[in-house]
Amino acid sequence: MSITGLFPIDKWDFQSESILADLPPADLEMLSTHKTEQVYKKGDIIFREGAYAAGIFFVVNGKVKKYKVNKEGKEQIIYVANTGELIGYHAILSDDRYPDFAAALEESTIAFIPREDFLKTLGQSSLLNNRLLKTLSHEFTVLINSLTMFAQKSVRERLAVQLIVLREKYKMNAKPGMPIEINMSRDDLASLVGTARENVVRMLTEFKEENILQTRGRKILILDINKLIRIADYK
Amino acid sequence: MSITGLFPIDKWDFQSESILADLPPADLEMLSTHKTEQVYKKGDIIFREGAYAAGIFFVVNGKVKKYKVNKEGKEQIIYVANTGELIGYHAILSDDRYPDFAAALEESTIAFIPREDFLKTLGQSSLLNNRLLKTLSHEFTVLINSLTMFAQKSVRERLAVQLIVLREKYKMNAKPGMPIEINMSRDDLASLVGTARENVVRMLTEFKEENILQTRGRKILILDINKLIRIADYK
DNA sequence: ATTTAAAATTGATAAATATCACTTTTTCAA
DNA sequence: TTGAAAAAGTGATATTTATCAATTTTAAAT
Repeated sequence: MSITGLFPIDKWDFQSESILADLPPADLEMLSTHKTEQVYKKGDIIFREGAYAAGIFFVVNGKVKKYKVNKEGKEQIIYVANTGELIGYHAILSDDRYPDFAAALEESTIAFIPREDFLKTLGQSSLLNNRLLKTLSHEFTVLINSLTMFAQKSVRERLAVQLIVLREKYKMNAKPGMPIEINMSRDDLASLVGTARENVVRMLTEFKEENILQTRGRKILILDINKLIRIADYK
Repeated sequence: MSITGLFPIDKWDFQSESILADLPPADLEMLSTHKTEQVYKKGDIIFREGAYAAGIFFVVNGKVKKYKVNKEGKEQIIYVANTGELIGYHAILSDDRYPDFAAALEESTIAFIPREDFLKTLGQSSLLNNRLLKTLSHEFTVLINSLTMFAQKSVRERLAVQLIVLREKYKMNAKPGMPIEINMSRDDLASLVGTARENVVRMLTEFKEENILQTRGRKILILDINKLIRIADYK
């Protein structure tokens, strides 16, 4: 794998590095002091861009889209957070305003940790500090890959990349031994890829004709991941 | 200014938050223990993507492009670092491989700080720790704005944005009272905007016809920054 | 100042992507 | 189970962007 090649495959199936996993019980306890849990229905907004960042959120179960909205109301999905991931911490660490929107992609259980508890724990745990530095640096790497993808790859290639990434995320939803189905609206998929819904639909039809995937209602089942990888990887 | 509006102007003229400024003398001294300085000529490569991250770099004077290179050899500039900025620290904090290339855009003086000194100082300075957390979070915000720009804005709009940003960076080069000239090859400008050189040239011609800017050789002088802001801001 | 190689520019054309108007399918609540 | 409403899909066309093949201009070295 060429060092200069855009996106070696291991950079696609990025999962946010685990920030809280295996943190000492004392740290976790301090974080949890005022923790509350809430169930968000599909489409419910968790936080809004520009809102005061009252705290951070932990995805106990479900999937969350992080996105920006432009002047015309068009969404751009930046990232899909999965079960086990922490969101909203950038705001607390920089200017106390969320830099984007977050909304549930499916019914999700989300825990809320007030900013004070997060900051207090951060002040006492050098491990949490190091985890955050590492995660943020890793996110940077992932984001510049994404950026380059948007700047240089075609819609077809970007769709291939996102399908590969989404398949990884939906693995968790699939019962063991059962096929992995991606369940996402064409609008959200288009927003993730950065194109219009119609284009996504047309390319999915192409992929179907090439026996790369099949659909069941709005659900997508990848049949030939290697073909998809080749499309994503090459011009 | 709408909260949901893409890129309020203060997010464009982003300068990396100062990481080292006003750090206690003891910290700066520890960082400088094995510091070395080197002059890079225009085009010289400072580090390569994938290379072992032996340390971090401080731009004492000059301008540095950070970029990715795809399989076909096409460059994508991610960011232009200016005098006073630190680069290469993401690698040290995550996986010890530089995530992109860095090369001098003009003759530049660059200081090198070995990774051990950086890590040692980081271990002893909670201020440096906090600065890094804040900077990384801020970079995240800037990058998701960039990402959304690439995904949703036209070449014309992106060029307008980049000219505004570059003008800020070249302010430093201009003698007080003298006009601010952007001095960048059309290829680099195209790579920054994410398009072909020919398109950049054509759009610059348009901007000239609209009295937004003028050129002197390859140098660009912005005449009407407000028009540029309007183009960058609206569809 | 002159040469010359590199960079910039221009025009024509091809390819990719967006948009619009419409039909069909799916989902979900009554 | 069925009937809207929402979402998905399709085809035609417009617009944007990329590519190719030149020519002209600029900058650097002699």
